[in-house]
Amino acid sequence: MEYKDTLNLPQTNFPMKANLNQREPEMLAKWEQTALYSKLEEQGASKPLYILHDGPPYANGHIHIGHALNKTLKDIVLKVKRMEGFHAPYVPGWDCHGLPIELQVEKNLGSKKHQMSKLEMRRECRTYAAKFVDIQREEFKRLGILGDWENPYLTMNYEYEGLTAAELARFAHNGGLYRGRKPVHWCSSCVTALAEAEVEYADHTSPSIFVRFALQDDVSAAIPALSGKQAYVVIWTTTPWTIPANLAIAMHPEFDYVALETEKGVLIVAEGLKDSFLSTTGLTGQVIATFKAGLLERMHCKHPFYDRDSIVLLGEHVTLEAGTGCVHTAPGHGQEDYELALKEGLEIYNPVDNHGKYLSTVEFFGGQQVFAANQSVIEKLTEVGALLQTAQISHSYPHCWRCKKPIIFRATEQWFISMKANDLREKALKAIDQVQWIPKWGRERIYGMIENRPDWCVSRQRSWGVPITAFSCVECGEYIADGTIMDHVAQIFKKESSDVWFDWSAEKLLPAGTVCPKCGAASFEKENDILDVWFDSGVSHAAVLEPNPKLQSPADLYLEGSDQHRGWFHSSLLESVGTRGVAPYKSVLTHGFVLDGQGRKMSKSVGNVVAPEDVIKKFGADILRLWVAAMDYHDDTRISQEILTRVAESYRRIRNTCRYILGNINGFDPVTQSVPFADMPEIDRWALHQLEILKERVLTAYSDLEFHVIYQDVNAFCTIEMSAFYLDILKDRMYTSKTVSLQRLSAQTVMYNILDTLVRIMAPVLSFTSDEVWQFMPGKREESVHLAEFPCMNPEWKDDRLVTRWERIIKVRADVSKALELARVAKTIGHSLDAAVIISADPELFGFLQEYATELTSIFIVSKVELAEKISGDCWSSESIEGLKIQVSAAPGAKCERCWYYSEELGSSAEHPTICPKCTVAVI
RNA sequence: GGGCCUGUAGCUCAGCUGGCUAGAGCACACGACUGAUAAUCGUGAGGUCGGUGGUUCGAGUCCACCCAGGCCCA
Repeated sequence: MEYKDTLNLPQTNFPMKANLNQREPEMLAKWEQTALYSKLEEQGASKPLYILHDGPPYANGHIHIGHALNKTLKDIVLKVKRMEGFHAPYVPGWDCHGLPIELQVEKNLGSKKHQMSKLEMRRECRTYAAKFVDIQREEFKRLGILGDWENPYLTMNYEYEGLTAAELARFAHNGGLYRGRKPVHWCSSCVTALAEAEVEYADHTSPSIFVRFALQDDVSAAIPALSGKQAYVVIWTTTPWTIPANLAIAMHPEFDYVALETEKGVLIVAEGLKDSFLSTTGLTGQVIATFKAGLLERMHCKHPFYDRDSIVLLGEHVTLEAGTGCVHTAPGHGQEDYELALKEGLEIYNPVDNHGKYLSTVEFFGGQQVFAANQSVIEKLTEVGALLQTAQISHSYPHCWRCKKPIIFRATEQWFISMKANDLREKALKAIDQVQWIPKWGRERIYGMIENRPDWCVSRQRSWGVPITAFSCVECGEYIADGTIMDHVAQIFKKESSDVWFDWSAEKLLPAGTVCPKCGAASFEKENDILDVWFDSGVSHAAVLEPNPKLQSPADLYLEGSDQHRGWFHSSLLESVGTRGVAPYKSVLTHGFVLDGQGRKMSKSVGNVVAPEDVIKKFGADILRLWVAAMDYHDDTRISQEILTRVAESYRRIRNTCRYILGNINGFDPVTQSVPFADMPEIDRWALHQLEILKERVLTAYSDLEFHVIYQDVNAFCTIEMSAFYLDILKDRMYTSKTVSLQRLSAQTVMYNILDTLVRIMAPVLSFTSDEVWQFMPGKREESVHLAEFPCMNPEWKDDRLVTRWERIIKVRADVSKALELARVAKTIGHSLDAAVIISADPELFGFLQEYATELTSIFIVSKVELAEKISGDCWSSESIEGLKIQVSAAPGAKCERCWYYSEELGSSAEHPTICPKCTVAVI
C-alpha cells in the first residue's frame, strides 16, 4: 500500500510562479469588465468621505519612475482609506497647458509653424496634450491604480479653462491683480520674451569696466580718515550699456570695505577684492580706512554722467567672486537688482525698447542699439573721468535658442498677484500653520518660501495657456482688468474653450456696451499674455473639488514630491488663500525623489535611468508596488536591479506562504468547520496571538502611512513566526492526522484566519496578487478583495502569559536546533526526525519543560525527546540558557513509513506492519 | 553661495527622550531535506553606526566643523 495516498498533503491550483507580467493584465481586464471602480463608488455612498486630491502630472512624455512612486503611493493611501471604511474617490488629473508642450509642438511642426496662427497652434497643442494624456493613462492603469480614469480632470477642458479664468477674476475683484514691471529675458531680434527653457548659454565677449561713483554725502563723522577728501565707490560690470539705467550700488552688509588712496582718488572697494582690483587696474593704493558697508547705507553717489543720484544699498547677494564687492544696480536689467529695488522701493527703470534700442528720451544714447552702445558708454565714462579701466572678457552669456543672438535682461510690463493686497502673505503664513505637514519639516520649507517670495508674476508671453482676460483701450491705452468683465469672459470660455480669445474680436468677448472707464472710448484690444501654468494647476481645488458634488474642498490630503513645496503646494495655497482665505488641504504628505542604487540622480546621459515599463516587464507591477511600500519614501529612495531582485524575493516568500496555506485549507469550510478559540491547542492560540499583534502593528502603520514598516513586519511574520516555526511544526499534524479531526480543523481554522488577514492587509500594496489569492479562498466573500475591509480585531486572541511561556520554548528550540546541526555535521542525523534528544536543565526550566513533555517532539520536529536529570556522555551546553544541556543521538526504532517519525512500536496492527500506532489509528 | 533634508552590515529597514556584546529580514557561505521542491528547514560569517573634534562617568543617539548625496533657490 502506498501510504503517501493516505496523507493530507497540501493541494491547490494557486500557482507558485507568479508570472505577473502575464497575469496582471488579465486581472486588469477583469476589474474593468466587472466595473470594479464603479462598485467602489456605489459602495462608498453611505460612508464618510476622504479626499486625496491628485496633483496633475504634465501631459508630456511617458511616465517615469517618479510618477510611478507618486501614483502608487496615492493608490495605496486610497485603498487603505477604503478598507478603513471611508469613501475615497480618486479623480486623476493632467496639467495640459504650458511652454514644454508648446515647444515640443513647434519642434514637431518644423518650418510649418511659421504659417500657423496662434489659434491653429493651440489646436495642435491641444491634440498633443490629449495624446499624452491617453498614453499616461494607460501607463498608470497598468500599475494597478484604481480611479475614475474615464473622467479625469484636464486643465485644458473647457469647463476647467473657464473656471481658471473665473479664479483670476476673483483676484481682479479683490484688488490682488495688478500690472507692474519685472525684468525678463528678452530677445531684441525676435522681439519677444523668453522663458528660462528658451535660453541657451554660450561664450560671448563683453567689455568689462571699472567705474567710480563720487560719494556725495559727508561721511567724515563715521570714517574720519575720509574727512575733507572726495571718495568714490567703485563698481565693475560687463554690461556697460546698463550704466544709463543705474539707480543704486549694492554692498554686502557683512563684508569689510577699504578706502584706498590712489592716483585716481580715494576709492572704496571690498577688502577681499582690494588686491585683485589694484592689479587689474594697475593702480597703486594705500589703505586709509577699513569699515563695514553699513556706514555707507543709503548714502548718495552721483551718477557718472546724469544729473541724478545712485544710492548705496545693502544686499546679501553681493559676492567676492569678481569685481569690487560694490555692485552696479540697474533694477530694470537684473534679477537681483530687481529684487533689491522692490525691497528698497526703487523704480523698476527700463530705458530700452522692444527692439533693444534706448528710448529716444535717453540722454546721449537715445535710439542706439544697446550692444553697440557699450562703446558709447565707455567713451562717455572716459570723458567724464569716471572710467578706471576697461578690458574685453569672454564669459558664459545667455543667447536666444531660436536666433542664437545674445539676449538682454529687460523689465517689461507683467501681471502680478500681490502678496501684500488683502494681506495675502500674512494669511498664507497663518494658513500654513493650520495644515498638517508630513514630514514636519515641510512646514519650515514652505513657510520660508512664502515668507520671502516676491509678488506672483502670473503672465507669460506665450500662446498655449489660459489667456489673461484683460483688455486695453485703443484710445488711451488704459488696461482694463475688471472682475465683472472677466467673469463674463470666463463664462464664455466654459462653453467655447479659451481658444475663442484668439478667435473672437474684443467686442464679441466683452459685455455689450462696455466703454473705457478712463476715456469713455468703446474700442478695445485683447491682452496678449497668458497665465502661468502654476496658476492653472493652483486652481484645481476650485475647478475640480468644489464643482463636483462627489468631492469636497479643502481636501484631506495632497501627496506629491518634495519639489512641490515650491510648486503645486505653493501655488494652490496662494490661490486658495487669496480667494477663499483658507488652505485647500488639511494635510500635505511629501515623498522624496527616486535615485539610482548609488544614491545619484537618474539621467539619460549617465544611463542609470530605471523605467517603470522595464520593471513591469521584468518583475511585474506588484513588485514595483512592493518596492514603493518597502522604501521609507519620506526621504529620497533608491532603485536598482539588486534592490528589485531583493524585493522580488521577499514577494516570493509572501506568495509561497499564501500558497502553502491555500494548499492546507483545501476543502475547509470556515463557516461549519471552524474550531472555537477555547478548544484550540496552545500553539494554535500562540499563532493567533502573533497574528493579532501583526494586525495591530500593520493597521497602525497604515493609519500613520508608514508603509515600509508593513513590508518589514509582514516579511518577518511570514518567515519567522510562520514558515520557520508554526507552519513547519504543523506539517505533521496537517499531513498525518485524520482529515476531519479536531486537531487538523483547529490548525485549518488558524491558517484560514491568518490568510484572510494577510490577504486583506496586503491588498493596498500587492493589489494584483492579493486579489488573485482572494479568488482561491474558501468561504463567501466579496467579489474582489478591493471591495472588502481590513480584518476585524480580535483582542480576545491575545494572551501575554501564554506567549511568555512559548518564548521560553522557542529559545530552547533554538538551542535544540544548534545541537541538531552539530549532529548533522557529524553525520549522526540528516533530517531532524532522525534524531532523539535528551535534555537536562535547571530544576525550574526542567519542571517547565515537563509540562510540555508530550508536545516536545512535535515542537522540535524530532522523533524522541527525553527529559533527564543528568546526561551521561558527550553533550552540548547552551550558551544562552544557563544549565541547559542537550544530547543528540540517532533515534531508536524504525522509521514509520507514513509519518517518518522513528518508532519502537511499528506494526501495532498486523495489517499495517510498517507504520506507527498513531498512523495506524489515522489510517483505520 | 543660501534654505530644507539625508548618510547604521552587500540590499531594505529597527534602534523612543544618550546607558547592551548595535538588531531584523533578504542576499552570501556551508549543511539538511526531497510530502511547500525554480520550494522548505538549520547553522554561520558580515558593521571603527559618513569623517574629525567636543560635551558627558558614558554618544549610533547631543553640539561644532568637514565629506558625500538629494530637492528648491541663487
